[in-house]
Amino acid sequence: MKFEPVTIKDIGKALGLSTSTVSRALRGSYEISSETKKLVLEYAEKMNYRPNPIALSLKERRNHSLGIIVCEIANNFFSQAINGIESIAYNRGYHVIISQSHESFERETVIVDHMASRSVDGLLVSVSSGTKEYDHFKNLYEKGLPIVFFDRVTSEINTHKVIADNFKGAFDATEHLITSGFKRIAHLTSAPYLSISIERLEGYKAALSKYNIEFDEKLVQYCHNGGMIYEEVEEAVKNIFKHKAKVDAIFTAGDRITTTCIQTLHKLGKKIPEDVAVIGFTNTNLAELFHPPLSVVRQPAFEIGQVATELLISMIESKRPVVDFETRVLQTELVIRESSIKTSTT
Amino acid sequence: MKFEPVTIKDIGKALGLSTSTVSRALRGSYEISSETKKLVLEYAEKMNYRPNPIALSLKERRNHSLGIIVCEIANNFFSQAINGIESIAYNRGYHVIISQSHESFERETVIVDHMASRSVDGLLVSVSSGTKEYDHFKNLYEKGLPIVFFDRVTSEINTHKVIADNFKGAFDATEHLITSGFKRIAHLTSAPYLSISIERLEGYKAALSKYNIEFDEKLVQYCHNGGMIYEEVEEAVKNIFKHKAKVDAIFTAGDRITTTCIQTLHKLGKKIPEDVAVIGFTNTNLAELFHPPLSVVRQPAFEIGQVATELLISMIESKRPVVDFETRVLQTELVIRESSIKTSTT
DNA sequence: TATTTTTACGCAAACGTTCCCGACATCGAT
DNA sequence: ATCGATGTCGGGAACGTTTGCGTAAAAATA
Repeated sequence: MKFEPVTIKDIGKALGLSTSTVSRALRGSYEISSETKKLVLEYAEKMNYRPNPIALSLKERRNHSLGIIVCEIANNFFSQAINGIESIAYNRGYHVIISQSHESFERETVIVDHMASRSVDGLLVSVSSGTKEYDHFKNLYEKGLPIVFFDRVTSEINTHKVIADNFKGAFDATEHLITSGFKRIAHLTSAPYLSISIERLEGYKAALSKYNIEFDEKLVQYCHNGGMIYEEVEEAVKNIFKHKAKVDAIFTAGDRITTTCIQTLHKLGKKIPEDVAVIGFTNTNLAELFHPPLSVVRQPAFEIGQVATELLISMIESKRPVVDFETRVLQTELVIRESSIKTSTT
Repeated sequence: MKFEPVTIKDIGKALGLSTSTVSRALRGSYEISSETKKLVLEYAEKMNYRPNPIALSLKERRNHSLGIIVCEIANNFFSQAINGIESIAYNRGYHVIISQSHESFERETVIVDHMASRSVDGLLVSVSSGTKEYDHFKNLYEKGLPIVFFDRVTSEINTHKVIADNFKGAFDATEHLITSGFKRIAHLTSAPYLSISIERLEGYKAALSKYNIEFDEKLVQYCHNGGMIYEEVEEAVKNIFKHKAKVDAIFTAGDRITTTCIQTLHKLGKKIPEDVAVIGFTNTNLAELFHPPLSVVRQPAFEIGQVATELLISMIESKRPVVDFETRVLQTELVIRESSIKTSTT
């Protein structure tokens, strides 16, 4: 009991017409008489004919589908970005295919290969934290597969990129901590070679420098799995407190890292902000429900997804090869809540 | 500059062999000499040959891909369930395609059609809150497309289903509120015709009944969009407090509904649990960070995804039509925290 | 009426693959 | 030397669609 949709051939047979005539009638070609067209159209409607997209893909070598590769969807930033992507793709006639790399380089390469061979028309990518080289993207990109990077990007491939202003977001957060009176500010971030980590670290450093606070390498802790694994975050947090200088604030860079850091602090019995203040990059909409309400750097995730998709579709639909690439930088939003406010009693 | 992968035909031409021979050599057919096989295999490896999955789909009418339809991925339950689905699908050789209905019936029908015509081998579905009739599924299902429902299921289609024990989960939560001393317990739930809503409402009623508390229709509020829209939840919460009898606890049924309800309570200035206690279905792992820490009914989302996928793949790979269908019911977990504990001062 | 143009349609190739069937060598057995 | 068996391989159809080209009949023109 196989699933057998009606084909153009079936229609032709039923109506005593050739497949080419039916095909042309369906697309309203001028060289088909109006009676025949009407006949075909009505019969097709009646039989609920749907063109087989697979056959079309085979023939036209395109799909009207976009591949999305992110580390994980259980991440507020990415699920919001995906909604932005869908909102554009959907009414431009594109379908999206989502895959998760789970921060694994191997998995990412498999996914990329799979998507390419399934003829997605283009790729929207935020690279995994395990990715240190980009040949799997480069090969396909050079063969003509359009790719737009967002969030976690790479300078190794010259294409459109869409990111938040990570430098400024980090700068603002750190400056806020400093002007609130915190002195020893640790920085908890993702894998060190990721673009977001580098940019946010620079913003953090710049803010310290502006206020003549010496940068201390040991106050920076990296989560090489992007915060996916609880243990790595817990260890990083513990490392921060091992430091002889008493840390009084933490700036976290990353959705999962921020929330997991707070979980760890709870577990360690650290009071926020009395023992340690926290502000971090996260797009959770539950931050105000936390105890205490969490100060955050919020990224315009939805918009980032939208812009990236528009750029990708423009690449796909461009007749001539695109040579002028841009990197769009969208602004972050600093939301101050209690977790980063110095308590008056101290 | 189109993206042109190497085909079996290219190999044949380069090696002076027919496509059939190359095809057979690649699959290691016994009727090809070992030298030819070696020749072909080595050349294919060198040229990085990858079979074109689209051509295979066209020919074999299958894909090795599973379609997932959920209302939204920015929902802890579903993102966890998807991870469960992927964990099984991935090492059974299936690829997954995720689409969001955004709780819209129209969108759901479009997605279903699209997935079916793209020849997914089967569907994993949690229906949208806007879905009141199931013809779009039924048509395909009767034509032989395997479908497994999870979470939000329907009795109208006789197939495998995987759900949490919603009745018991709701019963336990409600009973817990009662035995903690709460008297007027409201119930905030999703669209009324959804299976999850019905089952959870029954559990709620049963617990009330066990303790001889009269069921009051007006204490039940429905969010017809499943809690996706902030305003509908806010209105529902306000309605609860309009009731003359003073509500002292709320049992919420649904991930988004629970979190949004708490946001609304904050906004309304209601203290939890002093003014109103809260316990709800949600799979967020941030519940303990809330103020106060939130009591929850947690569903085994990951496992539900796994089981549903195993059942679906068994249907797909079954030689004979499957006639024996089962509904797997997995147990929920009650996690008591402060949001549902009566304060001693009261 | 003879010729050209138009109208309306069919044939067949192509996209990449698999697989049924047939073809041809080689070889051992008769 | 002939025969059947065996081992290797190619031809071609099929999956569903589009499209260039060819062509018959009908209409328009001379």
